[in-house]
Amino acid sequence: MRTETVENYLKTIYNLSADNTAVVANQQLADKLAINPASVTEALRKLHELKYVIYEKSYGTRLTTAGVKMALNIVRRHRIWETYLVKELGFGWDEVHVIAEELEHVKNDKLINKLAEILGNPVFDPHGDPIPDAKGKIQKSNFIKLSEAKIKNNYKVMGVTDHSTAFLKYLDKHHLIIGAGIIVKTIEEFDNSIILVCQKKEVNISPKAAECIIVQALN
Amino acid sequence: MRTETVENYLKTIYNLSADNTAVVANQQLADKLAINPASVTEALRKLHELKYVIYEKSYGTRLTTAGVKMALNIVRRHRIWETYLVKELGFGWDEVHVIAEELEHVKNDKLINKLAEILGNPVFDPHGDPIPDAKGKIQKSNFIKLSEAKIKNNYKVMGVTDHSTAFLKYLDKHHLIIGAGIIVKTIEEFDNSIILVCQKKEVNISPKAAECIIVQALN
DNA sequence: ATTAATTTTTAGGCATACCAAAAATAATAA
DNA sequence: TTATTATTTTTGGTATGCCTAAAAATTAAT
Repeated sequence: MRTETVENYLKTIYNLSADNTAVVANQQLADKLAINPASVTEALRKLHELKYVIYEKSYGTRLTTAGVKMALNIVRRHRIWETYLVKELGFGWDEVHVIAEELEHVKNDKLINKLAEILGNPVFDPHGDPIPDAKGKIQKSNFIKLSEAKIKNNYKVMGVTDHSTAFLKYLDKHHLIIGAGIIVKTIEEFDNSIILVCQKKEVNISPKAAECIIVQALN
Repeated sequence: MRTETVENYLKTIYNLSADNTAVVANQQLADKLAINPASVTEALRKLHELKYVIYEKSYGTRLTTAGVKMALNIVRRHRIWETYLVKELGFGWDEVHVIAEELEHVKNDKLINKLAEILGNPVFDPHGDPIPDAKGKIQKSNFIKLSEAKIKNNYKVMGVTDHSTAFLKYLDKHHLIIGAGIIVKTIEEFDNSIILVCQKKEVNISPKAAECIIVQALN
């Protein structure tokens, strides 16, 4: 298998399994990779032979230790590049994902470590996702989704789980950038939309959007 | 055809044809790309169909206008990255070629132009090769190979045509870095090796090495 | 517990990008 | 000019990574 193919599968499995705590279904992979389910079955069998995943027919897939290691490496490369593009090269947080998707496949540890060093070995990328260190160690956090937030509580925006340009631009518009403080005012009973205050302005967040915003409780 | 394949063929044809002044033979391509000649024939027929090259059976290949345009773009990406790696990230000139070989395929003009801007839009890369500008315009120069240099004349090292780590390290050892001034002392009659003075030290250069060093006449 | 819907797998195909070996063509030397 | 050598092309294969359509297995609904 081509390394780029392997890397894309492992990275996607890692992301879909929520840090390898859950098993991933073929369908999920097919959707994320925009690939036919039949092709996914085929690829997983090969990845199983290569000892990167444990793939059980009609049940699901999870990464082996070797698979996690490789996945963390790709995730690191992706997130270091995203951070570098934003912090050092002046790109917006909504445009770096696509570029990092290509840069992440450039295989040279010295390069990534050099970039990380210049950035001061950051632990979170511009979307609030944790960056594994050179050994694959990842920062644990007690963040929750905005959709799980409680009324009248204070939170700080820590990240997003959707990296699409459209969503990030939408957040920018409402000043919901990383680090922004927010207060949950009310949660609508009939549709679960969240009314919050950010930068002294009231914002109405749909349940779908609230699922994609990661926050940390304050106080 | 995969874009990466196309890019590698066009770039190599460009480099081998000395700025598209000469026709390139299949064998040359096969050697440079480390690919079977049969595969080269096949690829060239496709590139011809795609209008990137004019390929005449059993004669040779040259780039079309579209082919040159694409080749210059790849060459630009490669050389900008090499310069950035050396100037901004602290890599040695002997280790950047391999990395740039991968980075050159990341397709994002804004990124390359941003890097170029940071570097002050350089016109030559760390090996002395000219960097095409965003429009494909390339700096003309009157440089010659060291092998064509005349006795007792002064020259300045401007570049190399061999990018192998081994060769570049060899040059470093003799202080033959870009910008270094040299005086050709003698040219051995029987084997054409060149004895020159660089940094007040005498150095003996083999004809093969002299073929790979680009110099500019001074005075 | 059946039926219905969904997911997964199998089977058969296709394009890409390579290869080795043989045949055709061109270049070089005797 | 002919013979020898080198290069190029043809022919017939292979592995990869995708696809569609249909079958099989699993899951959900009645």
